[in-house]
Order: sequence, then structure tokens, then C-alpha cells
Amino acid sequence: MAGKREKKSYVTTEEKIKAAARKVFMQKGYGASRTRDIAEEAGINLALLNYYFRSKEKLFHEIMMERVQHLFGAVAPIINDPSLSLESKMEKLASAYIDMLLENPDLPMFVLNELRKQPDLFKSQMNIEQLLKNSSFIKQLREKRSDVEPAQYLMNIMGLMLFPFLAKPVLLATGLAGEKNFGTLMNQRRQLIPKWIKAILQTK
Amino acid sequence: MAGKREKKSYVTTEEKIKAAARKVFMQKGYGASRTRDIAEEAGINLALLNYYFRSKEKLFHEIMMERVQHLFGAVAPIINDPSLSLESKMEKLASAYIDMLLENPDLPMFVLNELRKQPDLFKSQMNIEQLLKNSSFIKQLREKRSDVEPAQYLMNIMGLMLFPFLAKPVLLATGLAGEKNFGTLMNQRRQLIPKWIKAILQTK
DNA sequence: TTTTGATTTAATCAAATGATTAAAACAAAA
DNA sequence: TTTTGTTTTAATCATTTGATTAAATCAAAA
Repeated sequence: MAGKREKKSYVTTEEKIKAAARKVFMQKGYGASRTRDIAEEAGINLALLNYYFRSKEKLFHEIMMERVQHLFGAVAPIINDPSLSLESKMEKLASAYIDMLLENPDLPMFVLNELRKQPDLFKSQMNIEQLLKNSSFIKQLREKRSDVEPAQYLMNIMGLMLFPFLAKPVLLATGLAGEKNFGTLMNQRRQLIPKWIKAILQTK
Repeated sequence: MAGKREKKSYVTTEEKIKAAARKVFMQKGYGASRTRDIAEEAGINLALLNYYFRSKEKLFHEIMMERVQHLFGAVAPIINDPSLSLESKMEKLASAYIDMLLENPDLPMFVLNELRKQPDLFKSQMNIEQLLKNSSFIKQLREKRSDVEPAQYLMNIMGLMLFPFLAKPVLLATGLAGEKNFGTLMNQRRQLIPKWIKAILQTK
């Protein structure tokens, strides 16, 4: 994108813009974000933003793809590794996810919300459909519980990890968690969630 | 608000505007909603919208309060009823919630997302803080598991119910659920979630 | 040093947007 | 029928917003 001259600074202008866009888009969502705010946040001129990225929409699209990847990227390798038992898969998932989410607390809300408004943004990404249905994870779930749809357990695992971050503002507002406390609670969940899921898989 | 003359139609203009606002705000969020879109959706003139509600913000505030109430209103009575056992509380919660959510699938995403952008909108609502901490539900949880914070279980219950609706676009896009299938899965969860929670409460 | 092409800026546009105003339409009361 | 106060509309404003243009700056290559 844009010219190919040498970069003078270690932080290219393009990366400055993307960082600013990431921040503003994540904070306000696509519709409520103003290109001027992004430019100001990046410390550059508005025209420059349109010079690097042709439009607000194109810029958003790049950020969105990147964010989706960041949110779901860790899942595929774990879910598809046939050398891992069902239990170790869940331990790895919980651990990797909680770490990442503690550093990107409002990533899930951003991605899920924008995805709701423009569902097409996901389909292009890849064909997760096949990747999922043939995954070793789904097979292991079917073996263990042929009576319940694997999708149910997938929702449970993801929900137990993601929901606290989606509901964070409510947790804080209701005093169920303080800002400091929240981190502690999440760290506890790192070990708790795998145990809970095991228990869930053995019900009845 | 506005004049006090007789209402001619069974659907007042005010209610038409609120219905339209509800629809548009829920679909696009506050920042991306245009007052003109709301007016058009309501089949009225833009000026009329400002005549009934003084501003976009005031209109939004009314809708938002109403939606928060709708999302969390059912919880308090159940959680606070000392005559219900922990188990029946969870059965009631799951049942009431899943019904409501199937009729308002994107209510949770709307409320949680707007709440994230303007956390103050919640504090005014009431003092859930006291209401929760003194609730019979929290006491029962402490009795059963003094080793784990009650907040953890609250997150679990709410998460198991709400998460599938928050992630619905992803579920549809990945083929994990079809639009028809989704309803079936949720209805299954009505019975499954209480069982799962019981299992979770007995771990270790 | 001069030239060349990338980078950046100030100024400006057209469209969109929240809001107001002044007047018209209307329905009930007198 | 006339009057009164509410409801609704068309027209208009001032800002905001995404985008473009033409010119200035700058750093490397010749």
C-alpha cells in the first residue's frame, strides 16, 4: 500500500494509523468512529489516512480481519491437534485464551458485535466450517458423548472463557468484581474451567 | 411529554417512535443510528421525533433503560426468593431466560455493548450491588462452596445462557448451527444448563 | 546538485446529520 | 361556527463527516 520508499522511523506511518484505527474502532465500533478521530489519534493529517488506506471501510476491513484472526487464531491449532487428549485440549484452550483476553479485554465484544452487524465479514475469512467438522476435537467429543451435540460443549467452553469479558462492564458496575479483583477471578478460571468442563462432560 | 390531548389511534405516535427507535438502536447501536432512519421507520417526520423526545440522546436513554430492565428484570425476583432451593433457582433462571432470549436474540449484545461504551447508564438503574450481595442466591452458593467465589458461578450460569446468543453470528457463519437448528439447540439447553451447573457445583 | 517519486499538508467539497422554526392541519371545547 | 391548544409538516441551519485536490516537503538516486 502506498509508496515503497525506505522507512525512516521504526514505526511506519501505516502502522501508526493502524494502531490508532485499532484503538478507535475497538472503542466505538465502525459506525460511531470518525476518520478524523483516528487521524488525530495517530498524530497525522486526515488526508494522509485516505492516502494510505483508500477509505474508512477499507481501513476497517483490515483491522477487522486482523482482530478476528487474533481472537480465533489460537483455537484452530489446538482443536486440530490429534496428539492431544480432550482434556489437555481444554487445558491448553483455557490457558491460552485467558492470557490473551487479559491483555485484550474488549476484543471479544468488538469482534462479535461488528460480526453481528456485518456477518459477511466472517465468511470470507476461511472455511472454518470444514476445519471444524473434521477436527479431532469434535471427534473426541462425539466419542465421549454421543447423546449431546458437540456444538453444545463448544459453546460451553467458549462461553465460560469469553463471557466474563463480554459482561465485564456489568460485573464492574454491580460490584461483583472490582477492576483489580477481575484479574484475580480470571486467573482462577484458568484452572477452574477445565475442571468444570470435565464435570459437564460426565453429567447424567 | 408532549401534549395531553386524547389519543385517537390505539398506537400512539410516541409508541410508534419508541418501537422504531428500539429497532434501529438495537440494530446499529447508538452511534451509528440516524434520527432520520428512526423517523422513517416510524413513518413520521423528523421534526416530530424531536418534538416528542427532545433529542436523540434522551430517546436513546429511554430505550436503553427499558432494554436493561428487560434483560435483567427477570433475575432479581428469582435470585432473591428464599423459598427456592439453589437447584430450583437455576432451573427457573434457565427456563425464563432461554424463553426470553429466543424472542429477543440480540438483546444481550445490544445492552452489553452499549453498557461498555457508557458504563454510567447502569449505575443509575438501581443499587443491584446491595440487592445481589444480600441475596439468598449468594448465601446458598457460599454455603455449598465456601472455597470458590460466588461470582464465579454467577458468571457461569449467565454465560451458559447468554453466550450462545452473543456468539450467534459466529455459530451461523461457521455452520455450527443453522438458523432453524439454533432454536433446537437452545431448547435443549433449557434442561441441560441446570444439570451442568449442578455438576460444576460438585467438582473436586 | 538536480531530479524523481514518495509522503504530508492545508484548503475545500458535497453529502449527511442533529436540531430548530414558522406555519399548516387537526380535533375537541365553547 | 369559532376558538383553543395539540400535533404534524416543510424548509432551513449550523456542524460534522468522508473524501479529494493541488501544492509543499522530503529523502534517496542520478
